Amino acid sequence: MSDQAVINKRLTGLDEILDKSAQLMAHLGYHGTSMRGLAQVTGRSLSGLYHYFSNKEELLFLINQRGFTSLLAMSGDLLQRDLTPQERLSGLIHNHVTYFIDHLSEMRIMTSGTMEMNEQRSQTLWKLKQEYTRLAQNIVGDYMDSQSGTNHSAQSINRKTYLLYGMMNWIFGWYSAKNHGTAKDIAKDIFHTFTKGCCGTE
Amino acid sequence: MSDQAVINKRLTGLDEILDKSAQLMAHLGYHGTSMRGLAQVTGRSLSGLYHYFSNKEELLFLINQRGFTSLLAMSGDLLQRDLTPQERLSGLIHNHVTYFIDHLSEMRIMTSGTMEMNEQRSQTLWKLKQEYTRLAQNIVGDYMDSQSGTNHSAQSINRKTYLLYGMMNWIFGWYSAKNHGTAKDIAKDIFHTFTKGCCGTE
DNA sequence: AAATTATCCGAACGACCGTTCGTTAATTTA
DNA sequence: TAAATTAACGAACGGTCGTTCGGATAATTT
Repeated sequence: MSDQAVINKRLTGLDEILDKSAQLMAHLGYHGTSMRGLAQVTGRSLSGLYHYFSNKEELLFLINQRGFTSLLAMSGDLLQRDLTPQERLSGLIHNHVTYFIDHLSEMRIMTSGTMEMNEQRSQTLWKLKQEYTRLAQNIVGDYMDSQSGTNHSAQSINRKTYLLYGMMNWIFGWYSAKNHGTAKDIAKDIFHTFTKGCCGTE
Repeated sequence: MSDQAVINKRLTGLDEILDKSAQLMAHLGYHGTSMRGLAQVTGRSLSGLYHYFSNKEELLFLINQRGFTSLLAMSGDLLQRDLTPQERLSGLIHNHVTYFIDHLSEMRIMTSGTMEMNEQRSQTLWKLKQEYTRLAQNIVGDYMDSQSGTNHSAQSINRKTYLLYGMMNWIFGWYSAKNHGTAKDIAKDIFHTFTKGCCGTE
């Protein structure tokens, strides 16, 4: 693939379909999006779509799988690298927020709850989500323990991790690039609020 | 209505329909929920439903309107009452989280983003949401100013308010009464995290 | 007891749904 | 170039969708 194609995000084949489908589905919801609508926005015929996936449910699965895999690829090595707990937490938040803002539609679908699905598919996604959650819980737990010297309970760490998830994943409810700055700005704000509170000092 | 009816939540008519519809819609999504499914879960015939609302879209509107009106009724007087900024913030969080956990299905629908709707209806909901958001922004802003002595920018206050929203509204993604305690516990945790950070001291 | 109103229903309508089928065009491989 | 594989298509299928309509039953008022 040429560099030009990469730069312009002129994706082809399945990747292009997943991207454009995610945009429409983020707007209309999974059930509200018809195969005919997907055919239109992808510039293909209705039946032509079925060359790339076997049915609508698999399309939803592929969007989710691609997204969670990418998220994990960004942050999966944070625990291995030689970083302080604070740098790890900051890195996790930065990676997540950056990916979120660069893939708003996709993330909207990924965070819109569990959809009824083929057993094997939902298990695959469940494992990906769990792997990512465990990573976050480890990073949050290490940070909290390193800050206070004592060990926090698993339940406490999990709850705090969910609160962090909330701050990050609620972005789609309000974010607009024009009014709220770059991903880096948001990530800084979330890191600061999560570690020091809404008006904590540096 | 008898006390017994109130205690048992044995609602009748429209209220019962809105409750049971919200439960099904929270599970399947708006478009994924059929009028026939709603008829079944409400114990009515398909055509009998149309006695209570004129179409499916109005049902969605009524669920949202009832929810946001209730939310506002809980916290609308926090600014008038003689409270400290801290008590106001704590009260807002407690009210929101309590209502959220007591009406998980309804809140799931209310927070699932803007749905295409009749102009007047969407404007009515938009005003309710804005009124509630403004209340939260005022409470958060007053608290922040009172803590640091200085005045924070509107943009900074708004961003922090959205982060607080995120922590509260993400509850449906993980909360279960068995594992995560009462609404009061969650509210305390959110208040503490938002004001002091994830391992801030009292 | 009659009249009026509020609830509720079965049956049907046209529109749209996801999916399949047989076939053709384009591209790659031999 | 010929064969094989990939990509794309129009047309059609059975089913489900939201909604409507005329009429039945129950509740309330007169």
